[in-house]
Amino acid sequence: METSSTHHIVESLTRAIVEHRLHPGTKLAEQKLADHFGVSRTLVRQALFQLSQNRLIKLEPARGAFVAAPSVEEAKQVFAVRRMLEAEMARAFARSSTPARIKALREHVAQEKLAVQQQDVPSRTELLGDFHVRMAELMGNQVLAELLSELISRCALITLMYQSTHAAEHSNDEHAEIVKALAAKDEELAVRLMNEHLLHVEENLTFDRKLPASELSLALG
Amino acid sequence: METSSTHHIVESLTRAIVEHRLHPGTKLAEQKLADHFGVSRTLVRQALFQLSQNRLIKLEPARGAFVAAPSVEEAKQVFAVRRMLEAEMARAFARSSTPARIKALREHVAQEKLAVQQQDVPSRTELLGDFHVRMAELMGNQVLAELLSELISRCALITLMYQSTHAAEHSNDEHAEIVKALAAKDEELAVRLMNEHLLHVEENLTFDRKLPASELSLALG
DNA sequence: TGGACTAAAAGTGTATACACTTTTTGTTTT
DNA sequence: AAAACAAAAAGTGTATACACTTTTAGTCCA
Repeated sequence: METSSTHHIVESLTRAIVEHRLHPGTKLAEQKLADHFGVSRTLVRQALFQLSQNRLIKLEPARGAFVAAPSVEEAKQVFAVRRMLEAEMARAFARSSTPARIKALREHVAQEKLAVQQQDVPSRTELLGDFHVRMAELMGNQVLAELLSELISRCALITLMYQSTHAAEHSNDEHAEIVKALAAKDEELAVRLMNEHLLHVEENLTFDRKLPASELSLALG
Repeated sequence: METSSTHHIVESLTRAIVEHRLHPGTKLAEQKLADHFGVSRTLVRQALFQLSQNRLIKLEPARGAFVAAPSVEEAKQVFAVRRMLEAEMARAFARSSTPARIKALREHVAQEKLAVQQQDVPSRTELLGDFHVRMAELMGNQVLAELLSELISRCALITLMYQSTHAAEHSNDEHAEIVKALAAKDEELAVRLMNEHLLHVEENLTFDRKLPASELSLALG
């Protein structure tokens, strides 16, 4: 089971949604997707189902698939969960931090900085999110890493919709500060900075902007 | 999309796996399941795919679906995540606890006690797990509740495999202690008790017992 | 007896067919 | 011109067909 064709469709649609080429509310018709990817509806349906589990699209009975538009309320709950998880993750990381791990994080933050400076929006967003996943991976907890990855992509829709260049710079700076605290093994500071960081990110998405539905063929190229 | 037939299959198989009528490693052949539920393979495949996302079964390419056998390592990672989440949840709950919420938890713990006393293993396991989900729900965070529910069922395979009556009693007692701390709004105590509770549960699953594969038709009745 | 090879059986992966539902479009009526 | 209705078109939900892979069973040979 789980052929690579469906995986390819999932990846392609995920990118399109997260990079905002497909706007919330856009209808994803099975046959159109099937034609575009050159497969049957069967594989498209598998992919759509998987995307619905990731909360990137919403399936409505007999009506089809639509790009998800998570509510502000839902986003707040996701951020509350992230704060719970990541505050503790920061604490555990500070306790068990090694030079190698700190080095890995520093390099990641440097990459972020480059993407921010070059205004490379897709890379920037991916890297800013991956900072958190990277921390989990470095601690050797794959379950945590996968969970965070899911939570982050789940709100990519919202954060991306609202994230300005300025906010991105801010996030990058805060990541650097967090790494400093981790390197100094200052547990309490790391926890506090992580909490504040996530609150700042969350603050950037309290207003409600509306976007028109997008054209499938244009979005997928 | 997402018909109720597939949902029924998912529920039925989930119960069978979590209640240990279907042992880890058992092959779940699509046509046999289709015959049993009186539907086509199409719906069975949807259900199997969903179960694989919940980590209750494992899909192997061209070989089919098998009841999952999570490793001890994976279980430890899941418990680490649960401790992170639930310690903070306990703290937040203690801060915002109201008489109504405490009452709801007390009633839940009483139900647990009954199931433990009557040695009703399926109910007991479900209720002991639901205590944690209930806390999340009472705090109004649906995202957290769903996430915890997923994490808990994900390890139900393991905990159930190893959970003795004595361990169940112990869990029930600890739940009662946690509720006391929450009622007293003793944040630090609640956090500490929750942490210790999860460590105790985790301690019960470090050894490796092997079970034979089970017969599909017998297990589903 | 036991191991290697082979043919048959069983099973999975994908495409297609068709029934049924929703949406669209065109017509009629007020 | 707008609302209501009807027919057609498009789309989803499920079953089935068929190619290809894995497993099983049987046969032959050492």
